[in-house]
Amino acid sequence: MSDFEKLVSEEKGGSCPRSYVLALTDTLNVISGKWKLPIVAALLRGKNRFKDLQENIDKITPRMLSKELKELEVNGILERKVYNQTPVLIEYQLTPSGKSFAAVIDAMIDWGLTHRKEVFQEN
Amino acid sequence: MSDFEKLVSEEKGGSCPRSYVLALTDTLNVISGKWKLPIVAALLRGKNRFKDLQENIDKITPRMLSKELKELEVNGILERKVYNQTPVLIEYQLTPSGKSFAAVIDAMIDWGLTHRKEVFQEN
DNA sequence: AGTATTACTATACTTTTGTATAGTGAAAAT
DNA sequence: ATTTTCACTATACAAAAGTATAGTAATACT
Repeated sequence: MSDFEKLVSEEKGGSCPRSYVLALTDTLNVISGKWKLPIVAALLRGKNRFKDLQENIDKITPRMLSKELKELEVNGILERKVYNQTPVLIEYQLTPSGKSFAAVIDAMIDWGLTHRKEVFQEN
Repeated sequence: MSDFEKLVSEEKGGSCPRSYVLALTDTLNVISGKWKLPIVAALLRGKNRFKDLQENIDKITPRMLSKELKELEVNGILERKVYNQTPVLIEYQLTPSGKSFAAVIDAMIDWGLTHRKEVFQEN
């Protein structure tokens, strides 16, 4: 149980259903950290190989790319596919869930655009 | 074509909807860190005073609460209102933007719920 | 035989983020 | 007069996250 989960589940009145807390935690696992969103974005652009991703995501080190890909795989956002050709080909592909994450990013962009408009109108 | 599709269709070094990147960054500023979402959630539940927030957000220290409230204020998510009564009353209130952030949280929960369903169907 | 490419891993380090603990000042309550 | 409450701030520290740099193993290329 993560800290965030504990926090919200201990709210007074228990008005927040546990399933919502889990859902929110899952979403935060795709967002949190410096590199996960850029990686998901690159995968949506059809960059599927390690080298490809490394070249397309500015300044990412192989250590971080490897680490984040593993986490995204564990969380069911992508699949690592090994094609036993010579030379061996490894591809990272978004799962259906991974692809549908674009909807969350859309909501984020929409809010951000409206927010900026409101902030600049006020001043 | 969704906002995010436009965002990610950008090639490295090519033209890019800069406003989308800013919008996404603004949104991440409300999400990132351990305490911001719990604080926004508590404010949405009508907890407006420092003490109130501290009691309703499990294990938060006054240092973190103060720090995060300041950041959320700077980012236009909430307003700090000082009522010059005796004793002085200080209230933190979500701005219209802050309130509308609930839409992003909804999108996050929606994705998370669907994601969980898909992950458990697969296994 | 020697170099290049792909897909990483290992180790050490720095930076950022969060925690623990104590203290402040103003006013109100006892 | 002393304690309590509110709304914080200060300092030191620990943990987490991210960076820098080098190295590995398998194969392919020349």
